[in-house]
Amino acid sequence: MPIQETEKSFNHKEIEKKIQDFWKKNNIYDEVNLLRGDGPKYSFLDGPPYCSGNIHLGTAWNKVIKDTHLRYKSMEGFNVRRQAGWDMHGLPIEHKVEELLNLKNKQEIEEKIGIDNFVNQCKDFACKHKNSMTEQFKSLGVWMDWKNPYMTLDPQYMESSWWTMQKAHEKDLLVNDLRVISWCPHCETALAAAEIDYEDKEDPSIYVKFPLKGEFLTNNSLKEYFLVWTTTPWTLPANLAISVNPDFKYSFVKKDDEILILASNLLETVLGPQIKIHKSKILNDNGEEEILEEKEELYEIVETVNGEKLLNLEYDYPLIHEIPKHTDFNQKFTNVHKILPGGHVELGEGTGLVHTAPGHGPDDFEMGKKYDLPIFSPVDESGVYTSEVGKYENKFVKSVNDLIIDDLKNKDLMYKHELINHRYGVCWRCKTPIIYLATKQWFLKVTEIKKEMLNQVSKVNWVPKWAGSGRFHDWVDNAKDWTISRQRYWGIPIPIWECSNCDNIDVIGSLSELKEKSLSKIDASDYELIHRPYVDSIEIECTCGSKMNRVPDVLDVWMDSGVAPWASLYYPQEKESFDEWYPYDFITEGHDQTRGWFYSQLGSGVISLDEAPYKKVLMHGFVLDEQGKKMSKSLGNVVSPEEVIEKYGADILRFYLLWANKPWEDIKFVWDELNNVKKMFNILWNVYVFSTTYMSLDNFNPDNCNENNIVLRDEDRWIISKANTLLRDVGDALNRLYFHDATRKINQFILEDLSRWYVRLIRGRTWVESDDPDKLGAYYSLYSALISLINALSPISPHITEEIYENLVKNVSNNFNQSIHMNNWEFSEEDINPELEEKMDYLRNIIDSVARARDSAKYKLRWPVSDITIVSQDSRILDAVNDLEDIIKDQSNTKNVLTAYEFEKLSFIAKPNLKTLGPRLKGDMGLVKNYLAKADGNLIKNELDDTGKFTIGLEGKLIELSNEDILFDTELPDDMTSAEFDGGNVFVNTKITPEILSEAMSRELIRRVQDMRKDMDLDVEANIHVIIKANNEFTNLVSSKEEIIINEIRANSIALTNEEICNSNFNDNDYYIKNWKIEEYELSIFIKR
RNA sequence: AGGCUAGUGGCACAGCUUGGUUAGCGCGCACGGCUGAUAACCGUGAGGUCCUGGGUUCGAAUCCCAGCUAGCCUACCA
Repeated sequence: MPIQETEKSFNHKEIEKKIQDFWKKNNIYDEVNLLRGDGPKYSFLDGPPYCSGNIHLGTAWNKVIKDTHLRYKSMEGFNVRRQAGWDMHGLPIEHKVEELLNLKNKQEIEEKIGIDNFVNQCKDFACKHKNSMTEQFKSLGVWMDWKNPYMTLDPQYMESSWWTMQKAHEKDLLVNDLRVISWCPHCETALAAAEIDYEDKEDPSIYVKFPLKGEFLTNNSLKEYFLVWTTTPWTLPANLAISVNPDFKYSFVKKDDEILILASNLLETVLGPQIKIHKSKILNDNGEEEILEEKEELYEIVETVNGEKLLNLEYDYPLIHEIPKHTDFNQKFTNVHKILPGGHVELGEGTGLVHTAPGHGPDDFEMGKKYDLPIFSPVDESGVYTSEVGKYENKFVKSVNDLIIDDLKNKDLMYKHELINHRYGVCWRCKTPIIYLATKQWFLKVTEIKKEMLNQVSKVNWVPKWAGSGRFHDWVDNAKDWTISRQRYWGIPIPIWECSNCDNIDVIGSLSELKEKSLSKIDASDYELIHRPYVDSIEIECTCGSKMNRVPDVLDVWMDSGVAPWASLYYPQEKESFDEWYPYDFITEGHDQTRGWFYSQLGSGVISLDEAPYKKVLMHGFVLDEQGKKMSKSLGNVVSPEEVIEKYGADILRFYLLWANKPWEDIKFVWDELNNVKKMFNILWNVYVFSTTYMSLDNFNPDNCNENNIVLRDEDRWIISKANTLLRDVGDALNRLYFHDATRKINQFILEDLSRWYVRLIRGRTWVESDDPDKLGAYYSLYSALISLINALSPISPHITEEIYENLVKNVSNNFNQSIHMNNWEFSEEDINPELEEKMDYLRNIIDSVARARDSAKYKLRWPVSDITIVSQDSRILDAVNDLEDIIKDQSNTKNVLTAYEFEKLSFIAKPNLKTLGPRLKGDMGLVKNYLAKADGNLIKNELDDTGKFTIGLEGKLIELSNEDILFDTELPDDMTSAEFDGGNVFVNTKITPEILSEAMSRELIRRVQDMRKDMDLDVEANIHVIIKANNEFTNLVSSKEEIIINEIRANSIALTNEEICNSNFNDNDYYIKNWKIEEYELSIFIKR
């Protein structure tokens, strides 16, 4: 089958559907993998998207990057592992299900519908979304192993995470510890740092007076108070001390008959200016107005001491009557209700005296441990006060803020009560403000392996470099121990069994181990067994003889995905594929994953296998809206991938995402820019249509081309060189992950090299009938350039390239792959000719400037000129002109091309330089001026160039002029126009000779006939009969060119006449008739098929 | 508050590593041209405090410091 003529416009919807059906029907993805099965391995690990709903542009970009790189790698010959992954456990899904089932809290989950049911609902939810998201990714043309993805709810996968926990235990990196951690009172679970979002939020900001017990100042009898600032009044019931920085200065300030103690540096911030100036106008003795200033001292600094002096002072706990427990504390612990030294105290905000509640803040907790304060955290899992806080019992902590504020006001212990707007941590999913509680949790001791983690970070190849050396390094460097236990249901159960009798724990590493150790017979499936609630019921025996029960927690979901490197390969249950694919050559995710997946894999990797599981990481950016703001539902600026695919198609979206910016920077999503990309695709399609139009007409088959039947011109060798350079450069860019370089080079090639230049150069040759070797040379080169182009573009935009491949290759060649994506990434180093490419660059500049010159003289390109002269001092440019003279002749429509280092026909006009001569010559100035105006500038210039001076004899005086004294204007001869280009000038001879006029008129005529052919909607190859009616002058001008005209307009016959047409065979209705005016000539053209 | 990254005509980007003529390209805008790829193309023009302020240098969009804005990340704002 020959090459087929193509649809005139690019219909992305139709093509993409057709191609995706083709892939599906013929299992092309599997075929490609089969083809590369013996190739060298390239292992890639997909960062698992969370199955909570729809994909967005960010996830689309993520997958497009992966797909493009991996398609390239496959074409390079690699056997690529590209299993898709899904993150399916965790709180976000629990929340969605809670919402769906209208459940308010954990109690309702456990009692209303039961854990069993709840977990099943979560599973259904996750699977449903996994499926719909898979379809969305497929619609982008993303090729991954969608049939066998890794899923974090898969029992075999989960076993691998148990194995990692066991490894951690073996290395003594697993601890159960009482610590203050961030807690979500809605989800009733611990949260890791990675699960906290920050939002602006309004909170109370109160300054509380803590009465000093006894007195510090001896010289007065006023009551003294420590002034303490807090934004969380609800933590005051757990206040056990006040921290000060011993190095700071603290002042005792007298105000309103009491003494306040606070940091000296913060006096003005907290208390306001010390002095108020009252101004009043009075009349003085002279009757003039005068301003009288009176100073009022608003407070008085009575004493200033070092913080050290305050240490160990005691205060009366303000809520002692409300909370009796504090009396106990005060009696049992020496440091309770005292001033203690704390390095964490700063002067940025507050008063320099810090409320310290060891149960409600990590720093406070450290203080508590250091000074032997009780870790008092009288709040339960749902954020409700326990009975330990007397009056406030059974109330949700945040709701007590106002009550406490009132109580303090009633005791006159509130100095100031305001509101503050600040960033506050909230639960990443339910957005409930977090609270800090002291609880026992399980931790991985990351701080102990941090050094090795940093060592591993430095071994990884990061793109860009700073992602690893800066951002990720800093994050790991600051890492705290990782809280991995969650008091939830839908997740990987923590495989730790605790003895009810002794302290012993057992960490189970696999299902078989559990089955072996279980005291009861297990009849559940692996899936059931490894999930809650079934696994909760399994008891095993302790070495002490007692029963061990599982810790009821589940694992942090970040641990789920963190073990993906080996869990997706079911290691250590299965070892073979692990040996084949681990560690991974490449991963890529957005920069938010610094704290997420990059980190969780590194941590669990060092624990399990003593190394980072990835060798190369691309950290990519985010997709922002047009203004550069984050896309969010609340701002209403979210653009969905479906919307873009609907309007522009997946290929254009893919190209755009890889084109808009560097992959590691953020993309501003601008609709208008998609139009740009669309335009490029239209032009590509146009070139394709142009090619198929002629190639199908001539039944062109590239397989039949050989040295004997085709001739290649310079421009043919040039486009072939360019196309091979393109393949080389794009391949290099895709390999280095510089996708923007690849797309920009392709864009340049399509627009500049192929469409605007090469097609323009060969237009005339395609119009030739018969199997002319010169025409076939153009076809062959155009074909070859197109094939290189679609190969280079295929990893980026896989549909349109497949479509073109179907027609241009599969329809004609005997030797083809079933899909373009099975092709090898091949180019010919031999065909790359940098010298020729450089010469063509010069040529384009020159030809553009000829067009400019003609334009400025209003001399149409359609009219030939007898000669143009290229002037340059650069011999490379002149060589290029001489070598590629024919192209200039053709494109500039000139009979001759001349070259020169200097343009001799240029005449010079000498002018006096008034600046130098004026002062010197004074009155003689006029004489010189007149002389120069009449003189031959060229002679003067020659003289100056030769001798450096020019002497004039005037009225008996000799005046010597030097180079600076004379300025030259240049003047073009008549019938000459010029323009500059980068490296020289062109001079165009516009003199019209009879021969030129004859040609010009012929071409004008041809243009009109072509225009009419198009009006008539004739086929390109259709022949016509033409009659031209014009005056004798015109017919004389064109008659000598009759043969050329006939050929150009595909006429069977042409008749030139100056008379009315009135013979009997003539019928007006047979003809399409149009009247024209060309310059001063009026004519009528008659055309019939 | 700290870290990383970015800031270049109305819009989107290049140039910055290695300082050096007149800061480039595309879109948009204005004007003109072309017309067998034509919903395409070509030419000309207007439009720039290269985020701001300092510094280094003969010379800074480029190097250094400080600040502002945006994105991401982090933080014990008690």
